[in-house]
Amino acid sequence: MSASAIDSVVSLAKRRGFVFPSGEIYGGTRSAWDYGPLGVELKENIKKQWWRNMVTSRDDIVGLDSSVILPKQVWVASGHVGVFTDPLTECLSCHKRFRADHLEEAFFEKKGREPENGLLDIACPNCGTKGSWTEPRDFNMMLKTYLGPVEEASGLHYLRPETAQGIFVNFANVSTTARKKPPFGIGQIGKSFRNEITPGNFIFRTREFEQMEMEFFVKPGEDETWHQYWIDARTDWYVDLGISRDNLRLFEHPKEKLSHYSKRTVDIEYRFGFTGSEWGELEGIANRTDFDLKTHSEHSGKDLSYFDQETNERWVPYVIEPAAGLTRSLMAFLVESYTEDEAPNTKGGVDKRTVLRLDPRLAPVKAAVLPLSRNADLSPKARDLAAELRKNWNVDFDDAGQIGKRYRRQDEIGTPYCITVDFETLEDHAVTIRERDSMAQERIALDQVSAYLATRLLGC
RNA sequence: GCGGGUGUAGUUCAGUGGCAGAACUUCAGCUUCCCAAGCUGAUAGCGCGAGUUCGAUUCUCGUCACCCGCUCCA
Repeated sequence: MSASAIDSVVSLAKRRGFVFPSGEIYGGTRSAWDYGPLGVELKENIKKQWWRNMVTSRDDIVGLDSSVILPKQVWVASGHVGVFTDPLTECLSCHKRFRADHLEEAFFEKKGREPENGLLDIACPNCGTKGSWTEPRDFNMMLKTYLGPVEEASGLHYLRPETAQGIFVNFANVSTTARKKPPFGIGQIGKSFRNEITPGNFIFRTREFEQMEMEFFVKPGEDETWHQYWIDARTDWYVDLGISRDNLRLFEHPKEKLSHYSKRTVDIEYRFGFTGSEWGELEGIANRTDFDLKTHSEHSGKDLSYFDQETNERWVPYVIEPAAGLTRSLMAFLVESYTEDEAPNTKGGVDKRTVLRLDPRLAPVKAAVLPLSRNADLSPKARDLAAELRKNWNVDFDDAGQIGKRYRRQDEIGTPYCITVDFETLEDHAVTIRERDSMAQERIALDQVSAYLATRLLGC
């Protein structure tokens, strides 16, 4: 997997309508991307698979859709207002950036006294230039907005930097109404916002992004077992949907770098093939301990502990959190499935064939109906078939250009099946179904097409 | 945000201080057409703004976006 593989995928994404730069006709907005007709299908399919796997197929997990905007107090309690706000300063000489408070702490530890003139007394740890700093500026990772008719402090709200807090503040609501007790989980898919200093790598890091998160509440002491369970389960999910195990690896966060809420975090990384480090995080699986429920109990005054009827004990559940980046996995599925084959053509030569070998469950288009010619009333027949199949699946119809070209168009977007209506169809009432990866063809009776696809598109 | 690089059609690339070119794509038509690159035709571009100039896609400045680094993490 080279950097050019990503380039090819980016180019394909633009050319075929998966992803566009946001607001492109006005020059675009940094790090914002729009999902086109095929992109939105792929994205929805990933969500659907996640939701099935994590929520509806399990009796110990329920779903939630909480608000993007939450009261400021939530973010004070969660620690995000404090932890996500950094006073940053920049060395005017070498342009390295540092946290002003860290510089002052380091000075104190070294000299045993406060710097009298603040930053003026401090030399740049990188280049040694003394007192050459920009004015420290507060940099908060959270996006602010003001609710109400007037922009005033009382209307200050933050857009969520993670969907998790919406789950924690609803913990009591959900567990009583859904009548769930630990171990159980709450899953949620939704947008989050972070004012990243450096977004980039296509859709890998963006300021507006979509998460698929699940908070799994367990009895303290059982947390480590469940943590391992979810690390394995989540890895298997990617493999099941077509990611090669060789392109996945686990990354254990060093203890000293853990988030303020975490006891242990393990990332699932994918070999994207970025220049520099070729691995990138898809999902983080954190043991958040009882930090969140405790802090929300303290700040809100509402008891969020659980009373265990069996043992007559009251405890605050520990939380295991698999938090996945939806658009990151979308990019991973694209990179993983992108292949260039060589295929013989009718002229006796060899052509390049671009194929997205997406799992059918993820493919934006499940089948394409292609009349061999526009003549001879093939198109009406084909349109009827397409209309019938659309009751169950997203089906494309294409009668423009030569048949081989249309196959290639579908290969390029990962359509698993092409159904060709030809001149014989008018007599034998059968069509040719051509499979994407093998290019094998089968003759199937018209009234059997739906059943044929149904057995092959299970779970789509 | 800072430093470096880049910016010409949907894509990949030419080119010029004086009317902007190609290939592929897309669209329409032709071709009983089962694995693209046959035929005819059409659509479509100098990222944006200002300056210099008789005239700027070209030179200068600014700005925006993308890529690489610092960073961060889903």
